[in-house]
Amino acid sequence: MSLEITCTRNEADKKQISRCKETIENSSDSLNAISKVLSLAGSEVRLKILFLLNIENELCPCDIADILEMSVPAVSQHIRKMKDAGIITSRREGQTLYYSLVKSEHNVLNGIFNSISTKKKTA
Amino acid sequence: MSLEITCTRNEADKKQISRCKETIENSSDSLNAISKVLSLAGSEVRLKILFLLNIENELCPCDIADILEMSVPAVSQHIRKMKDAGIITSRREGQTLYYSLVKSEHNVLNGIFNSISTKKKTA
DNA sequence: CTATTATTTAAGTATTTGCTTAAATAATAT
DNA sequence: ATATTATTTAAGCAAATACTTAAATAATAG
Repeated sequence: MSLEITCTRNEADKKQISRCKETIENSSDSLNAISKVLSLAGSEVRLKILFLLNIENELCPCDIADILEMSVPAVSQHIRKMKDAGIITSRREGQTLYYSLVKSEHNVLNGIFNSISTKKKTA
Repeated sequence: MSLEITCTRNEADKKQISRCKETIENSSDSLNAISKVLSLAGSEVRLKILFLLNIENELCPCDIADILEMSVPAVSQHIRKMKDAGIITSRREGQTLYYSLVKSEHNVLNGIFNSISTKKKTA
């Protein structure tokens, strides 16, 4: 952990560096929270789950496993991470648990869903 | 890899499952590309770098290391990943390499930057 | 109660990730 | 040429991740 001065070039703009440090500091909570959400959505499997929940409103782990052609425990473990992070929630109906997105206006996920494009059918 | 039928409940909606599979298939390229960008932005360090580049236009690895108080090689390795993915680019000026964002209208990063909020100074 | 179904949890493991330190490039200055 | 500076690259390693299979919960049905 060497925190000596690393950059000693003449062009180094001390004011810019202080300003940037302050900017990062001021947005620190937001950066931390958003990076957590992005790291969840940054898994292709989880992005697919979130994308599906956005379209279908709610789905059970069992259906998701069928759709994504993967094992139920694998799906369940992805779901748990997203539930722990508070971006999805569940509703029980008998033995079945239905998961859905926790909606929020200022949610970074909304922008992500908007940028997912559908390929036109080529057949 | 057991791909037998996992969900046998009565309520299972076969049509919904087929429709979802098709949706995923149609957006497959987009989901893959976006999850790659999100997995890069999903690291707090890299999100900070991207956030800084968005504000400052361009920065060198050395400055970034100073701002984020981490080693130059660590920063350089994060930068390489983002450069390999095509979300940042570089310009050389003497010994110094300046990195900047590769801008694009339909970029998922734009939405992310907009959702990063600045905390008001409390002092 | 026992059996079945939906789901979660736990344990094990292979892969990936993110740093570290040291060495290699690249550009400039002397 | 040698020295200095900016940066990258490589090797090593600890921690995190994402599956697997098996076992544990939870709810319903008989």
